[in-house]
Order: sequence, then structure tokens, then C-alpha cells
Amino acid sequence: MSLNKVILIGNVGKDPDVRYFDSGAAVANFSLATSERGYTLANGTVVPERTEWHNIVVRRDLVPFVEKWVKKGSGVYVEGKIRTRSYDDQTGVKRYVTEIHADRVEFYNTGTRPADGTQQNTNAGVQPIAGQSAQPANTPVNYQQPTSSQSGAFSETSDADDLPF
Amino acid sequence: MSLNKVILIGNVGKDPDVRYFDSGAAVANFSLATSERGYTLANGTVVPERTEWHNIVVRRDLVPFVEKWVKKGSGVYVEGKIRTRSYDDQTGVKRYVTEIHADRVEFYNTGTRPADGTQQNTNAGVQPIAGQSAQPANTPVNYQQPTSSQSGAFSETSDADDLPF
Amino acid sequence: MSLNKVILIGNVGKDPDVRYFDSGAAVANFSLATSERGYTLANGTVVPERTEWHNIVVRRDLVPFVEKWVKKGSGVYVEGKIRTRSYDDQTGVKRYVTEIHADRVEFYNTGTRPADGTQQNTNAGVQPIAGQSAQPANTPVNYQQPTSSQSGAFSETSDADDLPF
Amino acid sequence: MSLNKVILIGNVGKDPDVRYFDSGAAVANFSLATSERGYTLANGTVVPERTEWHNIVVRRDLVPFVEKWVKKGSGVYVEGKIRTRSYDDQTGVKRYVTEIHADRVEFYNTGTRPADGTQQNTNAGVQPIAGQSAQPANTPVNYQQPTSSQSGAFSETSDADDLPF
DNA sequence: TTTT
DNA sequence: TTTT
Repeated sequence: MSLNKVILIGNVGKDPDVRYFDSGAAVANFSLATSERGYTLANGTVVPERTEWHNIVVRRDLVPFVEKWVKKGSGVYVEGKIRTRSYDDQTGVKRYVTEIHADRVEFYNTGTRPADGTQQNTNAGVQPIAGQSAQPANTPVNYQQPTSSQSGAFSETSDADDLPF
Repeated sequence: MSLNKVILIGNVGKDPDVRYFDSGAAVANFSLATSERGYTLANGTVVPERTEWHNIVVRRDLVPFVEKWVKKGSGVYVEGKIRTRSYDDQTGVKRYVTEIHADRVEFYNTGTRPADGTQQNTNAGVQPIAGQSAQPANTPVNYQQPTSSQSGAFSETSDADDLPF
Repeated sequence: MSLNKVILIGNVGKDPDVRYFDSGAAVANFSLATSERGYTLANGTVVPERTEWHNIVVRRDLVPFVEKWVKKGSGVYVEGKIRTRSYDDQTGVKRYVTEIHADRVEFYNTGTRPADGTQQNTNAGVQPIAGQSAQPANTPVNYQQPTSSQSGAFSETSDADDLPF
Repeated sequence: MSLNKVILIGNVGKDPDVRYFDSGAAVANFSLATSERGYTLANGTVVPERTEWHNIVVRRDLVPFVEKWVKKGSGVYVEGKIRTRSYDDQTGVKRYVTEIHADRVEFYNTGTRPADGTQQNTNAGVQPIAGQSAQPANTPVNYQQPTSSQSGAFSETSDADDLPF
């Protein structure tokens, strides 16, 4: 009886760190900032804006997408789950890191856009139904998750979407 | 064992319809549009943009907020649940309408802003933690939900049943 | 600037209706009930339990999973988006139906279980990260979505790295 | 442009730690476990069950509810946001802790139940619409969140729910 | 380290 | 009926 669900919309702090392994495994890591507006209380107390940094971890078929499109400053929608892992730092002290293991990453139009002139900035919004991964709007369709449950969404040709109902 | 949760971000189609009753009850209704980008399939098929219209229903303490701030064009974040009700139309035919009963409505900065020059447009983002209702950024804190909408939830009778309180 | 997200946990009303098309497209439909407890207001008014029925629509690679495992009574977790479509009924009257287009369907242990003796009922909980679709716990692994973005989720060993693929 | 949303369903690890301050502030902390089923890969590799522990932080009007009802073993639904804070441990080393700041806590029937014999476990499901916080069914309406950002949520009595539609 |  |  369990649910562990995270939904984030924010901006990427710097270009993702991407690693491919001999085994074929792939991982991308990036930090995502979500911000809460500051405000002033009735009594005059000022509560400043607060930024939260999330460690996003992406694996498998989402990695190439992230590698290609997600950049410092990108406005991104992330769905995934929380995971905390521990490791021993250089001094032998046990450390804990909490990460968001993403099972969906999509572009969100925030007005910001990558410096490269690609068109993801024209996205009208996030399209969760689009599947596990996403591709910038107007991106050549041949960018595609090798076969994801969802990718079908973009790769399918005839089927579902021209169903007679 | 049940969960009925909806999260929407979109734009308001026209000014909300607000009604106050003698009983003190209040209801606001507005339509919210969410859009999916169009895209082109690998085979060249063009799947056009698609807009979905949601009937949002707001009650109780959220109503004054909606009445005051939510306008045609507003970028809004809504959390709530799905509810379908039926009614008989003029011709006696039974009709069904699905609505989203909101328990949270907040401004989302979409670049669009109400024509009145208020400050909700300065919001840096939605702040779900802000509570059941929301108020535009920098709004005097005394704007507050006097009473709430969830309440019903908590006064259960029978089943939960026989809890000693 | 758009988000259209639905998360439901409930019970399936009857065995899904599954259709495969010559085009290769596949669709499964089933109804899902979510319930709210009844309660009594401070003034003594009794608000009875309320059951909401959702029309779930599943496409593509999720269809075989649904066909095989989802049955009347199944406790199910569904993620998707809201979509309303219209059609003309037999009398020529325009009708609207709101459906939840699922991009994730998983078993949830509700104590209810399919009559067939399979083991999905032993699931410890829903595992959204597990992917777009899901498979009952302890199900022979060979049941699997033909390779979805998530499915990888089932193949991991230790952590990120060192993955054998 | 920001969203930081967490939805968890799991079991409480031990009785919450509750503190009230002279200022009137109140905080409750408890750990919540969510579990992923283990599974076996096609190649025979066994991936064991994995339990994730979340640090839940509750404030204001939700505190009395948590203090009274949430116990070790309770099946609980939590909605909130992720927050990471740092502190210096005894040895002067900077540590980070990620917590979930809840703005909604509700009972979920998981079959598990508090040791005290109350019946919250018989709840038919979580009712997110019920509000920012929650209390077991049948609670006298006077149990109420005094007035917090969310709290307002709990004070209404009659209205809305006996609206003529 | 991002954004507004 | 909104927005990009």
C-alpha cells in the first residue's frame, strides 16, 4: 500500500551531467530549482522568496533526450519518485542524498530558452500524456524514445489517434 | 481505498460565474483550458494542437478569492477532484456533466495578466503549499480563507466509523 | 502553459472492454469507482458516501496488460489526463463524455482480487516508477511491456551504474 | 514558474514527535515508509523489495490532528512539498536533510491499524478533497483547523454541501 | 546553480 | 471561451 510520487516544474541549474556505461546503462543528473514567492505577513514580517534545489536522476531511454535538449536554464516538468541513498564521504562520514528518480521529463515553456536557438521554447505547455519522455515541440519526430510505453504517443503512426471515436 | 485527484494548469476561458445563496453558501464556476501541443508523426501525419475545456467548480471560502482575482485569460493552477453529475435538460433528456471540484486555486504566472493592473502577475510561480486557496503574491495577508471547504470531510458519521470523536 | 493530470485509485466496475483494430491499434475501456466516505455535518445533516465512476481509456501497449490482468473488482491505480469528447446519440442529440486517458495503469492491493487466482493481490503497493504499465507482483517477469521507457525499471540491479545493460 | 508537489501513501514508522512552542507554533515530525515491491528479472536476477523512508514535517493546525491520531503503523496519505535544509552536526560537519512539508495528512486504510483499537483503518479511502488536513471519519466538526493558510479549510459547517445542486 |  |  504505497505511493511515492513527485511532480516538479522548475528551471535547470546547469547543463546535465551525462554518463554512459560499458554495460549500456546510462544516467543523467541535473539540478532543478523550484521557487516559492516571498510574501509579507499581516504583521509586517517579510518571508523572502525561497528556492529549493532538487537532484534529478534520469536513466535509460530518457538519457539521450536529456542530453540533447535539457540545458542550464531550461524550464522543465519532472515526474518521478523520491529516493534517498547514503554514501561515505572522503572523511568516512556517512552522508545521505535525496534524489528524484524521474520517469518523465518534459519541456515546459517558461519563456526561457536554451541559447542554441532550438525550438523547444515554442512549446505551448507540458504534455504529460506525451509519455515517459518528451521532445521539444516541433522537434524532428525522429527524436524518439527507442520504444517506450509512451513513446508510442509520438511514434505511432496510424493507430490510436485516428481511431474512429 | 480510493483517490480522486486532479491537477490542472491552464487558462480561464471567461470571467467566473459567481453566486451567493441566502444560506451563506457560495459557488463559483469557470472554464479552464489546457492545451496539448500539436506535433508531427514520423510518417508526416500532423496531429494538431488540442484544447481541453474543464468545468471548474469552487465553493466556500475560495469563492471570494476567485471572484476577485480570477478573470478571463488568467493563468491558473487548480487542484481538486472529478465529479460527474446528471440533470435533465429542457427536453427531458438526461445529461451528464463532469466537473472539477477545486479545493485549491492559485495564480500561475503565464505572462498573461488581468487587465486591471493587479499584482498577481508578479507571482513567480504557483505555491501549492500556500494552502487551500491562494492569493496573489504580495496580497495583504489578511486575505484568508475564513472557513473551509474541506471541512465536510472531517465530520464523518458512520463509517469511519465509530471513532471515538 | 498547461497541465492536465489525473491520479486515481479505485476499483474496476466490470471486466474491461477490449478492441483490436486492423490498423494494429488497440483500445481498452473500463469504469473505475472512487468513493468518498459519507459524513455528518455539525448541524446534523448527513452527507452519504458518494461513489464516482470514471471512464478509463487505455491504448497501445497498455492494452494487453489490461486485457490480461484487469478484472471486475480489481484495485487499480490510474494516471492519465482528462478528455471530453462529444458524439451524437441515436436521437441525434449531442452528448458529451468525459474520459480519463490513462498513460499508466497499475495494480493496487485493495484486498480485492481477481477471481483467477493470479498473484496481483500480493502487491505491496503501487509502484509508479515501475513504469507506464505495470505487472502484478510476482508475476513471471516475462510478462512485460515490450520495452517501455520504464520497463527498465524492472531490470535494474544495484544502482545506477554498473547496470548490466 | 514552479511546482513542488509530493504525494505519498505509506505507513508511519513510529509515533510522531510533537513540539509546541511558546510562540504558539507547533510542529510534528514522523517518518513514513513507502515500499516498492521486489521482482525478478527475466534473467533471474532478484531485485528485492525496497523501502523508502520519508521525513514528514507538519505544522500549525495539522499538528493536533497528527498528535492525536497518527501512530506508529498508521496508514497515511500525505501531500506536501519537498524541502531540504542543512545543519551542522556535533562534529561541525554540514549535513543536509530532505523533508516533506505536509499540507495535507489523511488516514488511509491499509489494513494496518494503530495499536489503540480505533477504527480509522476502516476508512473506505483517502479523501483528498477533504482538505488540508484530515481527521478520522465521524469526528465532531468542532475538531478544526483554527485558521491557517489551509486551515480555513476546516471550519465550515453547513453550507456548500447542502447546496441545491 | 535556475528562474520570476 | 483561454492560452502559446
